[in-house]
Amino acid sequence: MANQSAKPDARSKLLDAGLSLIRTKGYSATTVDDLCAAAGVTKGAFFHHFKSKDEFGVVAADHWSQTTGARFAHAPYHDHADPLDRVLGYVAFRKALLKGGVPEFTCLVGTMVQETYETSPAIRDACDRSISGHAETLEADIEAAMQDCGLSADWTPRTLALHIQAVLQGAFILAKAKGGAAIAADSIDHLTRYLELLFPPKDIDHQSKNQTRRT
Amino acid sequence: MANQSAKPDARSKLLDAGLSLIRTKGYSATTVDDLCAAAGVTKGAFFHHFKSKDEFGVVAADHWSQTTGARFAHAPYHDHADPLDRVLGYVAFRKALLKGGVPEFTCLVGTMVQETYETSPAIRDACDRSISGHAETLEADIEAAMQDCGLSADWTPRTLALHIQAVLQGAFILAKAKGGAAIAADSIDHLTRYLELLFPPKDIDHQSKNQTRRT
DNA sequence: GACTACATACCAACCAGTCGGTATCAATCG
DNA sequence: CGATTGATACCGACTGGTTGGTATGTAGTC
Repeated sequence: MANQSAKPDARSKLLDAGLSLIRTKGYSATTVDDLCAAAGVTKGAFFHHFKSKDEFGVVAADHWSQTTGARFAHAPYHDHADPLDRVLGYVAFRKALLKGGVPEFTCLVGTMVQETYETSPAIRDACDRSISGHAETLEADIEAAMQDCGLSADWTPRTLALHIQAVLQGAFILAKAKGGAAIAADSIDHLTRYLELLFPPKDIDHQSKNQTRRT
Repeated sequence: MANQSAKPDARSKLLDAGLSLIRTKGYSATTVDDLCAAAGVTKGAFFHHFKSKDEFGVVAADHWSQTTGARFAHAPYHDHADPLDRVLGYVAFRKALLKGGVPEFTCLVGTMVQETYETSPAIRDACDRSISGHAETLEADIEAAMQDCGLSADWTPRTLALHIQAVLQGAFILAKAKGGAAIAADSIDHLTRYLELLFPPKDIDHQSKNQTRRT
């Protein structure tokens, strides 16, 4: 089932080609022939592994969740002792990922859900699982940071975690519109500033508004 | 040239149909036949007014800029005397627009640029014009609010105006993934909170340090 | 010999775009 | 005044290439 690194089979070649093609051209504009050509396989292979293009979209979204999930699970921001530093480290990590061409750092499921949310419930659900599942990995740290700061807020860790995802998705749209990552980095800076303002510095007991920035 | 309310011609019927269809199904999945059927005209009329589907996309983006621009130009948030209140009023206005079905409150150009940024530079530029032009309408108020608060920041009014657009675009993606506006409203609330934290109450000669929120 | 993993050939529907034609109106001219 | 011209707006049948999907074949493996 799981394919070892040695010989990539048609299925995983198609999925990897899909991640790249769909992020570049969108889901609808990516044809099955495009996918097969990019993967170096034939149409017979495609419909052997996926019973329709829509099912491929669902599997591609799940594949995206797995590959990106693994990347974030091993990222260094988890090493910080302080939960707030882990959250800020996550955002800094996302900013550091803004390298290369726009199709290389943008999000598959954010792109795909825009086109399919009304026409393909299965793909929409898969994209929701991907975004929401990823956001959930931040909730525990956000909650711990709230407790550390003694915050009793009228918002929940869940909405802040999803807000962080919203800023990232919106930053990707700006990057696409402007043809570069610079404006996305600016927007992520604003997000970092929000988090720093939201969680007042705790370590110094009641010292006034000293603006020491973490990293 | 400009068409009066009495008899909508094929061109404007096609553009209005495009705003609705593209927001629902995306640009690539919206066919010329779809547009003609929704507008109640024939293909001959379409290619009489637009020399290609891509040109239609460009004109549709410009049409979107005009119709939404008019709506915001006359919105009540401009009436506030305080520039920060105008900015916060803008964001509150955007939140209040989250009514009806998802295709009705989401953004045409944000959807379209995701699919076309690599394949159609003309459409991408039109979408950029729309987003950036709209963001510019906020810059003067942001700059005035910065001066009122005596802020000397390491960010510019332009990046904050675009960050606001990024949050809105990202909120739309979340709404599409989750099938409802609720999560988008939560994200806009976080944006409002950021603005309130960013601009400290300036009340020295107006009022005491009252924490009343400007709606 | 059954099963998996592909490849090849093919199809009906659909796609953007074309083309010849018609309806309407305003300006021009005898 | 009526006839002619020309420009604009629109119609709808048509086309050639493309689309997602299928039917059938085959090489390797248990």
